[in-house]
Amino acid sequence: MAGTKVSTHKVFQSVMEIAQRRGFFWPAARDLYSEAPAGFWIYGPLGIKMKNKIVQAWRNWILKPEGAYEIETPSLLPLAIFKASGHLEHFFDKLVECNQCHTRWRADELLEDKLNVRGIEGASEEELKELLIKHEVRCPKCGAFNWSDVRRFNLMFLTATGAEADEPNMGLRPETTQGSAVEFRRCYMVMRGKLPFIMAQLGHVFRNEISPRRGLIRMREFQQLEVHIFFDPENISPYDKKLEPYLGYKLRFLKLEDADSGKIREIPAKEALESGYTINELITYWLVLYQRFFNEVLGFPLERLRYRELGPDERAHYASAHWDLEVYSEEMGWVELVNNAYRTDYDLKGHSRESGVDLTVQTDGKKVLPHLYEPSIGLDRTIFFELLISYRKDERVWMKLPRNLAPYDAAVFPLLSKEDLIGKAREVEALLSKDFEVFYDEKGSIGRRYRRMDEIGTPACITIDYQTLEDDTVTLRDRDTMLQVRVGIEELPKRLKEFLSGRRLEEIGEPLNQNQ
RNA sequence: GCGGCCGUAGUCCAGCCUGGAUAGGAUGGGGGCCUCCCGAGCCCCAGACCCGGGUUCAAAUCCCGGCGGCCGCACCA
Repeated sequence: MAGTKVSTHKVFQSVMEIAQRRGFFWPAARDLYSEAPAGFWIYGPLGIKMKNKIVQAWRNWILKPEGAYEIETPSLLPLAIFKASGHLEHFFDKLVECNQCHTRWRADELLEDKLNVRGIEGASEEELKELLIKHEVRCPKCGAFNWSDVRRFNLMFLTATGAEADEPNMGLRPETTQGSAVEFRRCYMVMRGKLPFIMAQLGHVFRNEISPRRGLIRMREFQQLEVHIFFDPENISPYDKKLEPYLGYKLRFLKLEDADSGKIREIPAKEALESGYTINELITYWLVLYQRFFNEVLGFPLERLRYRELGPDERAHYASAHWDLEVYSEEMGWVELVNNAYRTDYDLKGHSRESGVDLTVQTDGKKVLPHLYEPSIGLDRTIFFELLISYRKDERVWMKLPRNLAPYDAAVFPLLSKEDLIGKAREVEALLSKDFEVFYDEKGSIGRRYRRMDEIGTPACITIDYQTLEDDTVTLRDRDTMLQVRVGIEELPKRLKEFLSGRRLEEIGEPLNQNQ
């Protein structure tokens, strides 16, 4: 990609360093308690501003136009929900490791294959080990008969409500989806919904990762931006119409068959749909929408984006089709930022079975158990990748963040720390603060203040100089080019807004030619 | 979780091997002086041996454990 070549590891390190030094995010509680476990991060003042802007973009660009109903559900839910969702079964593997080749196996599956029976999963860890030895089960891979102890692999955080509960009866959700599935019926009713019916959640989720690593990429508590589209698979209208303008739009796929070569195919939506690859118009439309969102709104270049198709072995237990929207960086390779799963009626069916409540809805004069398509954004990873992709190092260190996503919209500086300039600068700050995120500073040399703003990606710097005192104009500096134009104070809010929404500096005024 | 390497101010590094007095530098940070536009200069200030145990008269230094980081394997619904 463009920009100075920096060794790959360095960029990751530099971004992490800036993030912690300038206040985007850092490891939670570590400063005071060195034993604080990994995988938990706090967002500092800058990180929160950036996060809020990304969430706002998602609400404005996806939820509102698509008519999604955003809700908020608890993080802690009764285990019955996770029984219905299949998470209990898939989160509590009892694993045994071959001491020779270090391959791990599910102990119950080894025994079921060997003994050709079902229903061993209820056995304890000790019983499983004994059974493995008693029946001389060998490692299917290397043939060794040398097992580790059977260990429980518990990927959900469990706890108990009520003073007297001694067995866990609740768990921290590993995805927000179950909240939407459980509340679907009432939400549909109170909103007088019809299919397709779209719900959305921003929420924290929890996974007890074995080894959290790589900063915000693998966390134990993280945030998802999820959209839950409930629909009748027999009738996906109005998505046939909605997709029409985008039939020529090229989706970027890494198909299962190209997994080895890594060859990305640019497939027009029409072709993806008609070949049956993207199943129906609804799913195709949402694949287009999210690729566009990441490209056009979050600013990831198309060549850095791809939908990687997951094979049957890789897919979640609930998914019949599954693409990861991945983003590429030189440092991290391809990393999944959005999980796009066609969950069919798996979730509603499970909850209907577990609760005994009929979750079918009336549509087109028939009863339908809706299917679910779910694009789920990993918010923390997205924030991290914005920084990673934006990082630049030339004579400056700076962040080429999309202008609308930078923590601060603009900085206001008096050129020198003189009373008359400071007074005027404070006026300008007050004028802009109503509509923008503004940073004010009067300390140190002007160059140093500019560079600090460059480092956190602030797109515009506004400087009050002696000419301001004469004619009420200020300079507006473009982060990317370091060029400046003079703008009258009374039209500054309007001009700044134009600039932030993408207008080039040259279209706002004649660039001054005062820096080299 | 396994193996390898590693852990000193916010950051980067020296000191560790060969134990010894006030742990040194750069950068960053705060304050001030100066300064009419890009990390300038000068002065002042604050700031660290990951945690716990052991050996020793004495531990940043040697040993053990924990926690954390990087790389690889595994895991990643």
